Amino acid sequence: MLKNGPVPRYYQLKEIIRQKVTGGLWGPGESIPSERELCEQYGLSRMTARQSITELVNEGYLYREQGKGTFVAQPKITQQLIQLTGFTEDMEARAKLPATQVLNHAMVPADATIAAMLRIKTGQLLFRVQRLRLANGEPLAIETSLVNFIGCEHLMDEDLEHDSLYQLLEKKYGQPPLEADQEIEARLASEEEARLLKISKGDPVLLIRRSTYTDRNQPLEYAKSIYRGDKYRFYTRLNRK
Amino acid sequence: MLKNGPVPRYYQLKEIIRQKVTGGLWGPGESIPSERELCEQYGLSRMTARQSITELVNEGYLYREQGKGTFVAQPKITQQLIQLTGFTEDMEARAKLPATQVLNHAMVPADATIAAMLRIKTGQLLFRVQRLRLANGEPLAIETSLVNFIGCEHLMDEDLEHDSLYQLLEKKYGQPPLEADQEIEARLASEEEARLLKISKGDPVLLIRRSTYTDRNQPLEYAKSIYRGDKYRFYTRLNRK
DNA sequence: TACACTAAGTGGTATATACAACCTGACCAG
DNA sequence: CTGGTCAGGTTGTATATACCACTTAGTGTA
Repeated sequence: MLKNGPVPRYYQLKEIIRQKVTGGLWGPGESIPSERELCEQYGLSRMTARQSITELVNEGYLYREQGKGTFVAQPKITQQLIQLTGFTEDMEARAKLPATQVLNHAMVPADATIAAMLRIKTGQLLFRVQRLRLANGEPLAIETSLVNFIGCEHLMDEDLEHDSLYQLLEKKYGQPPLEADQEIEARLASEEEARLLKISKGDPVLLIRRSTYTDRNQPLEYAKSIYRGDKYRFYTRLNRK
Repeated sequence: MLKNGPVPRYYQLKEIIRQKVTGGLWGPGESIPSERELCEQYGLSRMTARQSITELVNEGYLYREQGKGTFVAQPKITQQLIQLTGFTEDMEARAKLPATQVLNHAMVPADATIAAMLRIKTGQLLFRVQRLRLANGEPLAIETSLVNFIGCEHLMDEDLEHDSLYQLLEKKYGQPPLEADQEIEARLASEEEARLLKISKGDPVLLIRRSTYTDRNQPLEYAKSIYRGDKYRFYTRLNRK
């Protein structure tokens, strides 16, 4: 049944349930086995099973009704799209083929605004990369990332046309992006933005500013992106209370 | 200390901690008392204290570091603004004075698209209201809400210029909006939108489509809003995994 | 028929306990 | 001075148990 090992038991059960839901074995609106049934079935205590379910409820896969049971939520478009991802993963979730052109990259000193965002001193050297992002061969976004961590200068040697920045940060540099705050605005494309995105000056674009944090609540990246308004939608989920 | 009563003890502790954090008594980066200290201090078990803390971590007020402790997160602009709120509450969180003009309201049959969104049959009667939303006296958004629940026709008699739709749904009709999915796009203002928002045709606007769900994962409202691009920013928080 | 009650099942809250994984600082041996 | 060990703190995982609040279906009574 469930293995003892490095993977916690509540996490194993969580993934089992998630698969039954996403795989369609348990359809929307159906009730899943009660917490007590799951305990018995997988041989764990109720509090452990509850932890699995609670996290899936928070992620929007399930919902509970006191006195009645736990049910599979209607699948939402947003399920995969509201997670913190880099462009590459975002496009994959949208079933588009991502590509990248690096416009420029450099180590640059932080100005006052950026320094405040990343909680560092003005003038500290950051890694900056500007990239044109394409989906299915079409330009979709211009992304400017500023990255700060001890050793970030090694990013200068990376091939950011073919490797995902977020993957590199997580796997190679031990700086996994875990959380982000975003601001989203509507703007009109400037002349240069229009040229790069192959649209007309004055066409609508989404301006997205993102502050990314790593596990210790440490600012890791500040990114400013311009997305084509006609080709990109941003998805989000909100909770009350 | 903590009272027995209708309010759960974990929730009482949660609010106590939240207040110490938002009130500045525990500053950003500082560690809060350890879970065991909190247990002793407030006379409850560790699992209960953990529940309080876990929820505050999920809401972005705290973060944990295994082996070290639990810490106060840097305050985020988004803290109040990423919750599901109606326009009224949203403006209050932004320290602006909200006002409303009802443009029209009616009971209308659902077309196929809306019916699918609200998971009802085509042709079923819905309450629709179009409102012009103002902040500090300036037009900020045009909002079209479609509401469906048993008895929604009574909304025709409400004063939606002065009462919050979400407050009414929650307090008077027992239909609290608990969750929402949103899509956000950049657009150009049409002639009529420009006229209502007192901007020029072709100015940038945010188009926000929102599906609101009540506790039982039941679709309650579908809303389409046009926000002035120069006066409104949308905030969100993303988590990885 | 209509209504009240009951019993069983569900998730919600709460306690007490134990050990693992991880971090830090103090101490000690080389 | 360097490096290793150890003790004691922290959060992370897990169990077993109990009772509460709520829903439903069935039962019984008026």
